[in-house]
Amino acid sequence: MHIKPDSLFAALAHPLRLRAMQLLASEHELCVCELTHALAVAQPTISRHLALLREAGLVQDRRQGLWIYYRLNTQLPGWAQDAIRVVAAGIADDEPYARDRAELATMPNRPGARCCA
Amino acid sequence: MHIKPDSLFAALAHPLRLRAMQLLASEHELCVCELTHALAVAQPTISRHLALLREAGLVQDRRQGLWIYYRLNTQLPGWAQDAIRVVAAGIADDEPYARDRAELATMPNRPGARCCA
DNA sequence: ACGATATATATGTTATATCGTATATATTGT
DNA sequence: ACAATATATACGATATAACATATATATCGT
Repeated sequence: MHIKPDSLFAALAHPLRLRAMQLLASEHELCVCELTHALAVAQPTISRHLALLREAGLVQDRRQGLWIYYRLNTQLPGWAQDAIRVVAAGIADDEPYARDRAELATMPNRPGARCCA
Repeated sequence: MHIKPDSLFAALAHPLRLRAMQLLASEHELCVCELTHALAVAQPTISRHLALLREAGLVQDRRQGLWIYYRLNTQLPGWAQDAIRVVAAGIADDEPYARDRAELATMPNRPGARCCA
């Protein structure tokens, strides 16, 4: 898995994409509707940004029934994963990232794939 | 020193700016003419990108006579410095970053401020 | 086959970033 | 004060990214 560093940074440079990455870093796997709820954006908006993250190689997706689950791409080079983790840990308690996690926790009827991951 | 993470990433998202940051991570202090030589770009080009890095808070500058020296901003939050270092170490031997360091080493008449830093 | 749900993509528009070139500013030596 | 050097900024043109909205695709249950 090869990724150009400036492409990695470009993918992380958008506020909404960074918020999505922070949620994925804390939750390991989320479907689009969960991200839509937690980030309070229109579905096509998050879908387009997730597609960009996928094409940049930052996330992987898998379909399960109607839902498509996204997670951080485990095949990224070590330095890229380390950078993402370092930043995630460093800003986790800042806004809006902490609030996004709280919003996610309030979501009713989350599709539960977490039990068998 | 506060910096928005997405602003940090936006600053690093440009190939030329990332190359400049890599050089600064390896050399600690460089003047504009050294960066111009090592990166083989026009002077206004690198100057404009350095201004952007400065305004984003990633680098500091100081004037010494005719020369203006740039270095990584030591007042960045820890997670930001860590992320920069992690990436720098991870890609240091890749191209074009390794070649940029080699080009810098070939530059004649480098203004020597390094002796008293 | 049909309707419902979840997600993805296409389209037209607008804002932002970048570029090449020209010019301005600052400092030093004479 | 003037010339020379190093660096910064301004300007106009072009490319790229983002947005809102509309529409398409995929899967499941009946």
